[in-house]
Amino acid sequence: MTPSTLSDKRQHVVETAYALFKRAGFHATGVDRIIAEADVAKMTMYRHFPSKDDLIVAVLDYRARRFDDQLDKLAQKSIAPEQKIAEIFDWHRRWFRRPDFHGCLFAHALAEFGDPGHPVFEAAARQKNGLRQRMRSILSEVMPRGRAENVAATLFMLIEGATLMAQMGQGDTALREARKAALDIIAASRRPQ
Amino acid sequence: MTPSTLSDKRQHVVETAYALFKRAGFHATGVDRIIAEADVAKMTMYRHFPSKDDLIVAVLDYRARRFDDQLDKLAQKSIAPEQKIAEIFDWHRRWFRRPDFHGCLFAHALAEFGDPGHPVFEAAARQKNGLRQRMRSILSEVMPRGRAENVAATLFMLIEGATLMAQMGQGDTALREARKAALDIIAASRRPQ
DNA sequence: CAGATATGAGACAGACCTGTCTCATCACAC
DNA sequence: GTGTGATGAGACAGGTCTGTCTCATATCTG
Repeated sequence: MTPSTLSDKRQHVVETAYALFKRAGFHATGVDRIIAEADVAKMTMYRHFPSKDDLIVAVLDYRARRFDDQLDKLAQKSIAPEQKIAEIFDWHRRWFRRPDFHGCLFAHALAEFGDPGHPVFEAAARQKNGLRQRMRSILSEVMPRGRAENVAATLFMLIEGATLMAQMGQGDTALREARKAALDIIAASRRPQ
Repeated sequence: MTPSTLSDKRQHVVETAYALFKRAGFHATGVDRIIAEADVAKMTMYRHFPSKDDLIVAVLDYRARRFDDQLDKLAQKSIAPEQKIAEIFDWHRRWFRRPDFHGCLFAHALAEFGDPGHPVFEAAARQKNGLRQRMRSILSEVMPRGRAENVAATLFMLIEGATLMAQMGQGDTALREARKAALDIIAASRRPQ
C-alpha cells in the first residue's frame, strides 16, 4: 500500500474524531464511536495513534494548522495592521454563524485536561498562544514592542470572551462589540505617523 | 436525624464534588470517587441527587450563589460605578492567584456539556449571564441603557478571556490589561456630568 | 508469483461507569 | 421502649471505557 493511502486512513480518522470531539467533547467520545463513525478497524486507529490522547493531540494540531493557514491567507488581503486585525475578528464572526459551531475545541481541551503538563493541554495552549503572538506581530508594525504585546493580550481576551458568548448564542452581539473595542484600543495605542 | 444534619450531608457531598470537578473535570470524576472522598454511602448521594447530572447542577448553583454573595459584598464597598467594576476585576485577580485556581468551573461546564438544552449547560449559562447583567446594572447608572448593555458585554468578554489566560499561567498580565481596557472603555462611554 | 505491509473483523481483558438493591445500624421523637 | 427515617456498607447489574491480541484479507512491490 502506498504511503499516500496510509496517511489517507490516518487523516480520515483525525477528521472523524474532530467532528465527534467538537460535538460531544473528548471524554464523552469513546474510541469505539470514533472507529465506527470513521469505518476503520480499531487496530488501524491504534497503529496510527498509540493512545486516545495521542489522537486528541493530532486532532488539535491538525485544526491549529488549518486555522493558521486560513489566517495566513486573510493576512495577505490586507496591508494596514488595523485591517489585518479586523479580518481576524470577521473570520470569527463567520465562524460563530456556522450551523456546526460548537465553541472552541482548544478552549474545551484546556477545560477537560486541566493539567498544564498534559500533552493535550500543551497542544491547546500552543494554539492559543499562537493566535496571541500573531496579533502581537501585526501590532508591532505600528506600536512599540511592549505595547504591542499588551494590546495583543487585550484583543486575545476579547476574542476568547466573544467565543464563549457565541457558545451561549450571543455571537453577533459579542463579535460586534469586541471588534469595535479592539479597533478603539488599537487607535489609542497606535504610534503617531 | 434532624433536618440540619440531613442538609449537612448533602452540602458535604456538594463541596467535595466541587473540589473534584474543579481539578479533574466532570466526566473524568466518577461517582465512586466522589463518595469515597466525601466518605458517604453511595445511596446517601443518590438519595439527595437522583443522578450525577443533578449533583453537577447543584454544585454549579452552589458556586454561583457564593460568587454572587461575594460580589454583593464588594459592591457595598464602593460608590462610583467605575470602582464597583474595578472591584470585580480585582476579585478576579485574587482568584487567579490562588494556588487552587483551575479555571472557571462554569466555562468548563459549557465545554463538557455542549448541548444548550442540557440542565448543566443552562446552569452554567445562568451564572455567566448573571455576571454580565450585574455589570450592565452597574453601568446603567452612568450611561444609557443600550450603551450599558454593550459595554457590559465587552467587559464580560475581557473577564472571560482573562480567565482563560490565567488558566494558561498568564493571569497577572491578563488581568492588568483587561482592567485597564475596561476602565478606558467605561471612561469613553460615560455620560458626561 | 512471492513477500511485505496495511487493514478488517472481532474477541477479549480488565477496569471503570452510573444507578439499584438489600440489610444492618444508628439517632432521634414520641 | 418503640417507631421512623437517614445512613453505612457493599454486592450487583448492565453497560462502556481503553487497549491488546489473533487471524484472515487485500493491496502494493519486487
